[in-house]
Amino acid sequence: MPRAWLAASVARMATILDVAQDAGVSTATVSRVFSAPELVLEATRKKVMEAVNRLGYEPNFAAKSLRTLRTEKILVTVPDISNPFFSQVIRGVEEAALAAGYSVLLGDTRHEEAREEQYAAMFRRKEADGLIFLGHRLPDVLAEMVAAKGPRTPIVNGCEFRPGLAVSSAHIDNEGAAAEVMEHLYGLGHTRIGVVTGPLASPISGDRLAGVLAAAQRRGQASALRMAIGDFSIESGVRQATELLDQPGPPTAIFCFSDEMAMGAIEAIRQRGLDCPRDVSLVGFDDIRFAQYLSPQLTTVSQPMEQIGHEVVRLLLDILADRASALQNVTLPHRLVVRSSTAPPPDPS
Amino acid sequence: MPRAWLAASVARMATILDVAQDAGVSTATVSRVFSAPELVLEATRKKVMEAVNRLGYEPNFAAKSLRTLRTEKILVTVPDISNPFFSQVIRGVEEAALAAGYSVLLGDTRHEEAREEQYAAMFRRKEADGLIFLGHRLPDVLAEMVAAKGPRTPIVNGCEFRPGLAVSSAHIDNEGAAAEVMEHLYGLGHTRIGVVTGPLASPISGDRLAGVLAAAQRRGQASALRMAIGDFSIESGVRQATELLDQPGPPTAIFCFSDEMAMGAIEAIRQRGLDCPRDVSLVGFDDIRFAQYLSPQLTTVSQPMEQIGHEVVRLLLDILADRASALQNVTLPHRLVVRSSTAPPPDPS
DNA sequence: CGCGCTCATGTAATCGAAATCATCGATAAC
DNA sequence: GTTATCGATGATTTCGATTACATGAGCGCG
Repeated sequence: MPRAWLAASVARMATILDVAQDAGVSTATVSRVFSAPELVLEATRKKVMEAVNRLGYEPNFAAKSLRTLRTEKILVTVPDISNPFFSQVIRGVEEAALAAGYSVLLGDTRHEEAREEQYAAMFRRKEADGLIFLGHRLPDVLAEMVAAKGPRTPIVNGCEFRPGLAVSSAHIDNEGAAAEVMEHLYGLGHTRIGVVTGPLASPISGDRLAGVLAAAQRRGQASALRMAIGDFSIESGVRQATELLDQPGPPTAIFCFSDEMAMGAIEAIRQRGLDCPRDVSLVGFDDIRFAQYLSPQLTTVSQPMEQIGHEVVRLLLDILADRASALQNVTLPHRLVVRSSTAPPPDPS
Repeated sequence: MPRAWLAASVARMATILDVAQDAGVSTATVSRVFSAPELVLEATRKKVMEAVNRLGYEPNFAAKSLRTLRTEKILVTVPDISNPFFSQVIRGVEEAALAAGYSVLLGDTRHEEAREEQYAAMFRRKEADGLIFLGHRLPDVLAEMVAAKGPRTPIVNGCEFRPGLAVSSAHIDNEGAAAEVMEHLYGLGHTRIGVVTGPLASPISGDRLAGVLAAAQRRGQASALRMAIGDFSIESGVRQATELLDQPGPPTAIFCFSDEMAMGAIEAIRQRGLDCPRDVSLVGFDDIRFAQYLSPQLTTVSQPMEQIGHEVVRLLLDILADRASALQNVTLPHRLVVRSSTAPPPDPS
């Protein structure tokens, strides 16, 4: 027996035909045992299952997929998988997908358009039944697809809601949450407040900024705001917070649009020899798992990350199952979690 | 024109036959344009590409996969995607995979065997060409597969090396690293050292524990060790560190087998009204991105997480390309990063 | 001038399962 | 008692690409 053949025979998986012959039925019956067992006699079903176990048969996925035009996969693209916020959302996605019999194809776009395009092509090639994108950009080819097929296109967004993109989405009320943060700070007596935003291209930043401005205007404090533009990373938090602190008449409170930037801000405050919250109050955003273990424990806006993941999968499944005729933009509840990084400003300055 | 038909016609993607007819060639030629362009005349290639663009053709993935028996996908299972250590490794995996034309199927097993089995079945169903598992368990069906096919089985492990599992792997020298940590602490003058391990079922814990014990014995301090078994989570860090601190003759230094548990230990130390590092020194493991931004900045063992991801993909690609006849267990370099969470013990007790 | 060779391309089998349609025995309806 | 009906199963086509093999034109060389 030639070696190659031996190797091949070891590697070769039993096919539906093998099972059919072993069980003395047709391939159609074997297929039915899996996809519509109620159509087949109990005795036959048992006979088939015995053959299946005997041969260790597993249906070949590609063949099934070719015939049904379904992959049972969801492609999830995310700007940065190593960001705990996103990895938590993905956890929710993965869980909901698995429960519905889908598996997750992960795409880390690293904020790069080229990678986004790559994954868009994958989706067009039908390597996944649906696409969930957690970033804010939708590649052109997909935008065209959405324009052509309308709300039944199996593409949904998580976290970033932009009205222009005609896709369903799940997210929190970013504007409202940001306004609450400002109210909290104003309530403590702060007036000189610094804000470290994310990239302004992202609706998440835009919405939160709108909330900040609205709250400031209501208080007549808009002119006392200080802005700095970060990119959600720890390092940018250090950088932008330092810049704010070094201005004349520095802020007594800093609001960062992510917990990671807030971690950076803690470091910046420390480097300047200041104390948080005594000299400078600090608020983050997201409530990642680590926020409550920082020193000081971080006041932040809690987002229901896993729930966003679940919801976004639900929206997608609705589209795939041909329920859901109109767009749905689901707003999930957030919560301002006050911990020990916020306090009244040092003294009436 | 019935609506259903209209919808279908919109959704229908061009097939290779459509392209062939549009370009006036055979399907074989179209296929060659993609998979072996050097075999086709430049003029023909252009003609075909025009048709491709005109029709917006993308090769159907399932059909290709059925014929070639390859999926160009790598299944990666991970015990907990929201753990920054793993998400960083995955980042490396994703990057290396994408560069090699593979995409990543993500499986978050949540430390549950049932989910591991589910993903094992996926792999057997040939939904991926290879499997990378970052946990320490390999489901039985896959162990059998490894036993049958030997080192050419496209399964590799990341982080957890267990000699019994006959699969290639990439990891650091956990034993050596743990010994270095102990040397560092002994060098500072500590003798009463507490250790918070991970689950003992994991080789990672076993190896590190071996390093701890070896170093302690060399110093003749084995009997002064205090052990507590955690599960790598923040919460278990709080719990186990608290337990250690509450013992009579509490440790002056605690070594946690993960940075997350060290974060928990910081909290425990704080709750007991102690100061780190003045009263208790603390060492973590992994050097996740946040370690250097904690207060105090965490002394820890830096693991090359993305590099582990790259390496593990390389090992897998070697197997898939039929290079690699023997098992490879790659040890990557680690580094003890001394920051401000370690200091000499309070006073000669 | 014809043989063989190369190069470009076409023809058709193939991958493995799903789904449509056909079959056939048994049962119910009239 | 004949005919719809139904339930279980088999035969066959189909999904869309890849690829081994076939074909045929063009060319060099003796």
